Amino acid sequence: MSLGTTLRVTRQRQVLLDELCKLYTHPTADELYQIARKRLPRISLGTVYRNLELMAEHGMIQKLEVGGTQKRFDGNAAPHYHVRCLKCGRLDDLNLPLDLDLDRQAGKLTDFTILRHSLEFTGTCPACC
Amino acid sequence: MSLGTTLRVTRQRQVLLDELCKLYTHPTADELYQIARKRLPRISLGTVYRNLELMAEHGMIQKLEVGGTQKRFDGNAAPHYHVRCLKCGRLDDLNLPLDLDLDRQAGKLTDFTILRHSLEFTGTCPACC
DNA sequence: GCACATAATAGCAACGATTCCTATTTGGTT
DNA sequence: AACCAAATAGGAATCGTTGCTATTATGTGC
Repeated sequence: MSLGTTLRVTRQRQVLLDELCKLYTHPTADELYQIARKRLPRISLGTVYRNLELMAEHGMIQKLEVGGTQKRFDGNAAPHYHVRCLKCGRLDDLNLPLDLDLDRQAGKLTDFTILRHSLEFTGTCPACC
Repeated sequence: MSLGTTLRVTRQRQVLLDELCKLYTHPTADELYQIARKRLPRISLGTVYRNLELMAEHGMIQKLEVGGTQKRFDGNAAPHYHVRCLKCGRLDDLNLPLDLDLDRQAGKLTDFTILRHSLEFTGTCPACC
C-alpha cells in the first residue's frame, strides 16, 4: 500500500480513528485495541497495528517515538510537543509554540537535510511527584 | 545496586566504557557487544545490557531514547541534541547550544515538574539523501 | 598474601512489543 | 450479481531486552 492509494473505509479503521481522536492520552496500540474491542469484539491486535501504521503514513494521525518501551499514537496529526512522567509514563500535550526556526538552525550545523524535530520534556506529573 | 554504591572495576566494565567513549556513532547494545567481543570473546550480551544500564544510572554515560526500535548509548554524558536519518538510522550529535530556558517555559504551561528535555531532529543524511 | 562476603559474570530461558503469514472476508467497481 | 484487490482474524514468528542461577572475581580486613 503506497501513499498514493486511498485507504478503504472499513469498520475497523473507522472505529480506531474515531476512538483515537476522542482521546488525549496518546494510547499505545494495545490500549487502543482494548478500547476498540468494546465496539468490535473480534478485531485483532494485528489489525490495530497495521491500521495505526497506515494512518500515520497517510498523515491522518501521528506515531510518537518517545521514551518508554511502547510506541504511542496521537489523533492530532499537527506537530506539537509533549511532557512525559518518568514515574508513571503519562504523556501530555504541551501548549508550547512550535519553533520552526530550530530546523533552520540545525540545518546550518549539519550535512543532513532536516525535515522536522521532536521535543519531549521529562519530569514528574502532579500525581507522582 | 543503588546509586550510592560504587561500581566495582571489572574488565568487562572497563572495556565497554572504553569502547563506547571512543565512538561517536551512538551504538546499540548489540553493536557494542560485537565490538567488545573482539577484546573479551566470552562476554555475554546480558552483561552488556546490565552495565550500560548501570553506567547510565550513575551518570557515566547516556541512554538515548530516540526513534527506532533499539535503544542507543552515548559515551558523552553531557546533555546535547541529535539528528537521525530516516532512511539508514544514522544518529549524529548536533552542535546546537542546549536551551535550558525551554524547561522553564514548559514548566509554566504544565503541572509537571520538568527535569530535562530531549530534542531530536529528523531528516536524511548526505549518504541517503 | 589469604580468606571472606558479596557483586558481577556467562549462559540461557523467558518475556513483551511488534511484525509476519495465510486462509477467509469485505469494499469498491463494473 | 460478479469480480478483484485490499483488508481481516488468528496465530506463529521475530527481535530487543530482562530475568534467572550456578559460578567467578573484586575489594576489604586481617
